[in-house]
Amino acid sequence: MTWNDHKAIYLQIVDRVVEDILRGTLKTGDRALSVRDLAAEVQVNPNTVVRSYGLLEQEGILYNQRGLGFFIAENASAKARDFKKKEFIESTLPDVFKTIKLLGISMEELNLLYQQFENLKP
Amino acid sequence: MTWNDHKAIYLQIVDRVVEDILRGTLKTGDRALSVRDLAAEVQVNPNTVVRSYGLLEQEGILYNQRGLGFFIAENASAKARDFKKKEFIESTLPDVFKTIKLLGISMEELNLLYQQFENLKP
Amino acid sequence: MTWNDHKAIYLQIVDRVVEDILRGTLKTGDRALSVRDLAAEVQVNPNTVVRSYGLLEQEGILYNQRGLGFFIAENASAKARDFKKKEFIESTLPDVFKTIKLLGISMEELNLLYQQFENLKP
Amino acid sequence: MTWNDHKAIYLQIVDRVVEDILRGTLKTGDRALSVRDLAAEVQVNPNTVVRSYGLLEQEGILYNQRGLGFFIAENASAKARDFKKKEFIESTLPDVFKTIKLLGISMEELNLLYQQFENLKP
DNA sequence: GTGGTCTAGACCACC
DNA sequence: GTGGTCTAGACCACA
Repeated sequence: MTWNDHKAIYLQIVDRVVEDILRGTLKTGDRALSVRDLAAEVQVNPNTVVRSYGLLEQEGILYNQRGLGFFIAENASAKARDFKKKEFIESTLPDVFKTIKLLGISMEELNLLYQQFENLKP
Repeated sequence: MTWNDHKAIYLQIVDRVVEDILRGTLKTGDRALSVRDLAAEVQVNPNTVVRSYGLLEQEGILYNQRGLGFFIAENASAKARDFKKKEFIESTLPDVFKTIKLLGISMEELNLLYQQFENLKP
Repeated sequence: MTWNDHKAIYLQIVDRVVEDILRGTLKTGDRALSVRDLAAEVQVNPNTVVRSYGLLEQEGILYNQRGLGFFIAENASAKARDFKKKEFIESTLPDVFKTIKLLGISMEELNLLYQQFENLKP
Repeated sequence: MTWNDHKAIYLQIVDRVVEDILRGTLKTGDRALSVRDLAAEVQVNPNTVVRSYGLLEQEGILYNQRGLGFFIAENASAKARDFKKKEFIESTLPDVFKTIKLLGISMEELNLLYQQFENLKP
C-alpha cells in the first residue's frame, strides 16, 4: 500500500476498508482481516490498525466479536457510503467549489478535466 | 475569520491573501496589512502570519521592503492564480474525481450541488 | 442469550447459573447443563463455559463428578447468594453511591427509576 | 492518583476530568492541564492522556486550540453530567436493580446502606 | 488465536 | 511550547 503524506495513515486504512466495502470486496458478515494480518499486509504497526478499526466500529461499519475478530456490519455498504459522502460534501466540496469560482473554472472545463482523468488510468 | 480544522491556519491565511488578490481587493504595489495588524484582525499569533507571508514571498506574490512592510508584487495576480491552480489540479482534483467515481456521483449531480452551493451564500 | 459488552462473557454465564439457582430453577443435586449443551445454547465456545463452571466449582456452587458432569452443590442457594451479595456490596455499591452523589440523584429519584425499571419488563 | 484495575486507565482519567467539571474545579473557558503535564501528574504515558482528551473532545466537553492546548467547552458541565448520567442509567443501574431484586434487597435496605456509606468517609 | 491497553520514545506540524 | 501520529514491544483478558 502506498501512503499519502498529508493524511494520517490510520485514516488511509479506514479509507481502504470503506472502499473495499463500496466495491463489494467486503460484504456484510465477512470477517475483516485480523488486526495483526492487516498490519502485516500494509506494513504498519498493529496499533495503527487498531485505531482504524476502532473508528470503523464507532461508525457502525465494523463490529467486533470478542476473541473472534472484526466483521462487516449489517448495512455496512450504506453506512460506508454515508460516511464517505458526508466527509466529501461537508469538507471537500465547498473548498472545491470556492476554488473553481475563484479561478474561473467552469463546469464544462471541469467536465473536460474529468474525462482526461478517466482516460488516464486505463 | 473562521478556521477550518483540517487545514493549517497559516495556509488558510495564505488563501485569504491570494483570494484578495484574485478578487482585486489587493493590487500590485499595494501594501499588505502589517503582520501585527493582520494577526490582530484574525486573532492569531503573529508568528503564524509571518509564516504565511514568508510562503507568499517565496512564491513571488509578496515582497518585503525592510522597515516598510510587505507589498503586492508585480504580476501577483497571475502568480496567485498559477499557485492556486497548480495546487488544485495536482492535489485536489484527482482525489475529488476518485471519490466521485467511488460514490457514483455523476457530473449532473455535481452540477446540482454546485448550484446549491451558489445559492447558499447570497 | 444476549450479551453485555462491558462484562466478560464467562462471567455473564456465571451470573445466569447463579440466577437460576436463586430463582429455584436449579436445585441441590440437579445436574447442570453439560458444557457442550450450554455452550451450544448460548452460542459460545465450550472453553468459555468451562471457565464459568470452573469458577462456580471454586465457589462451591457446583461440583463435578467425573464422567457425569456438573451438579448443583449442597447449600448452593446460600452460597450463590453470598457470592452475589459480596460482589455487589464490595464492588458495585460504592461506585453507585459515589456516582449518585456526584450527579445529585436523590434516593427518591432512584426509587422512581427503580419503578420504571420494574414496569419495563412485564 | 490511584487506579482501579478493572477499568482502563484512560477511562479513569476521563472520569477524573468529568468529576472536576461537575465539582466546579474546572469551568468553561479554563485551560485543561496540557497532555504532558497531566501525564506527569498522574504518572502515566502521555499517549494515554491523549486518548482520554480525545474522547472528551469527541463528547464536546473539551475543545482544542491548536498549539495552545485543550480548553473546557461551553456547557461542559451539562455535557459532563449527561455523559456520566447516560453511562450510569444505561449500563450501571439495570444491573444494580436486577441484582437488588434477585437478592431480595429492598429500597429501604439500600437507603440504609447509603447512609452507612455516607457516614464512612468523614 | 483474537483484540485492548499501556509504555517508551521518536518525529512532526503548528502556534 | 502545544497536540498528533507512529513504532516497537510488552502484557493481559478473552474465546
